[in-house]
This record gives sequence, structure tokens and C-alpha cells, in this order.
Amino acid sequence: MTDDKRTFGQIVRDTRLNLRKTNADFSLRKFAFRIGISPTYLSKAETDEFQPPRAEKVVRIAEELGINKFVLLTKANHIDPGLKAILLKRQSELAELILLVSDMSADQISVIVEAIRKSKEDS
Amino acid sequence: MTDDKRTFGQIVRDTRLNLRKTNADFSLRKFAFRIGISPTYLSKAETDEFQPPRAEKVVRIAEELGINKFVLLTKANHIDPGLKAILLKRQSELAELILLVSDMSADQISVIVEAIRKSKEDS
DNA sequence: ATATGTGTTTAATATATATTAAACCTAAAT
DNA sequence: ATTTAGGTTTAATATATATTAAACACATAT
Repeated sequence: MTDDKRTFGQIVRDTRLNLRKTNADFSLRKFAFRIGISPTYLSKAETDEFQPPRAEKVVRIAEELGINKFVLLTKANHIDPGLKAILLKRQSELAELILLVSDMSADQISVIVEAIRKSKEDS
Repeated sequence: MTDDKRTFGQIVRDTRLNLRKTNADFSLRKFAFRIGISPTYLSKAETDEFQPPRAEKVVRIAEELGINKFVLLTKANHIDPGLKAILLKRQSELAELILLVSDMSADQISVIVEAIRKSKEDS
């Protein structure tokens, strides 16, 4: 299960410090500049004193850290910009589907995804 | 097709004025107070001079006007708070599904919804 | 004529969210 | 002993989004 109990800040700091062990480019300052935020802000965000940055920055952080962006976005209380764009355009049509699967397990949803994928191949 | 070319403001004003024909409670002022926004704001929003109000207010407007909330939310560039809550919790699990169906027609999505609904009955 | 109801406009704020510069305090390297 | 690199703290802003009070103009009812 992808059920990480840690906060946004804890995940980012833990992961970054781990990478820093073998790569000095993962110091707080260098990492912050690479992402496009100030060291100040990253410091506070990693200690959960500030709220996480906006969605786009969170995605960049996840990419740089090599972790799943959706997990980090969820911790940051953001919806992925790509998903958001799709939903903004088609929420009437997608609402039913999302509500319908919202009480299903991840496994059950995977089964559905696979079924749809297969049916798509046959066309 | 639910493809209304009108803006948020146009839809709200048109619908409200229609209701007002037979019901004085749909004057701009009374309606605004009922929704919980100022007449000023509603006036500007209905003429698209201000951006639409926040999602919760848009939902209330749709309910009062008796129109589909998702359509109005889309025009207002908001995601339905209910959907948003689901996505914030489970976007890792739902992302694949949403991306997969995002290029399908509304009809095709309906077919999938029906299939899932049936399979749910058998359990 | 005036009070009442309608929508509009002017002129600002309010509120939340996102964000920073600069000074600071270490510990390690020179 | 001092430069360097690390992270922290103070003290504010910046930015976007959401929102309003009060005065106005016009029509209709009294």
C-alpha cells in the first residue's frame, strides 16, 4: 500500500537528505534554486511551518526526488494540474464515473482500468 | 449534447430572469442575499465583469436555479467540492482511470459507467 | 412628489495562498 | 581566524482570488 503516514515536509526532507548523502546537489539551497523557490521557503516547507508550494512546484520536487508525484501532491493537498485540466473540461461526464468508483478498492479500480485498456485495443 | 456556448454570467442571468417572470424572489437582490453574496457582486458576475464566486456559492446558485451544477461549475472554472475531496484523497489510484477515459466520448464513458454499475449489483 | 424595487457603478478592501530578502547561527574546511 | 556551505529565523510582502458598502439611475406603484 502507498500509505505513507509522513507529512509533505517530512517526505521531502527525508528523501532529499537521503540523496544528499551521495550528491551535494541535494543541499537545501541548491535544491531550492533548482526547483525555483527560495531556501527560506523550502526550509519552512520541509519542517511543515509553511504550507507546501503550489502544484507545479510540487510536481517538480517529486520529479527531482524521483518519487511518485501523485503521492506528494496528495500530501500537499493539490490536484495534479493535468487531472485538473481534464476535470475542468469534462466534469459533468466524469463525475458519475468517479463517484461510482470512489468507494472501490485500488485493486478493484485496477481491474476496471485493465478492462477498459483491453477494450480499447480491440478498436 | 450539454454544450452550452454561454458564459457563466449569461447562464445565471438568463435563467434567473426567466424564473423572475413568475417569481419575484428571483430579483437580483433577493437572489443574491439567498445565495449569500452581495447584489454588487452578483450584478458584476452576471455580466462577466467579475469572475464567478467560489465553488460552494456556484453550487448554491445552480441548486436555486434548478440547473446542473457540474455545467455551471465548469463555466466557473471550479471543480465540484465533492469530486475534489475524492481526488485529493485518491488521486494516485484514480489518475490512471481518468487519463484513460479522458479521450473517450461521453457515450463511451456512459457505457463504462453502466458496466461498472451492473458488476456492482452482482456482489 | 415620493417611496419602493430594480439593476449598476465606483472605489476599495478582505482573505487566503504563496513567497522572499537579509541577517543569523552553526560546523567543517582552509 | 576566516571563508564556505549548511540550514534557520525574522519580518514582511507579493499575488491572486473573492468580495463589499454606498451612492447612483431608472422605472413603477402610492
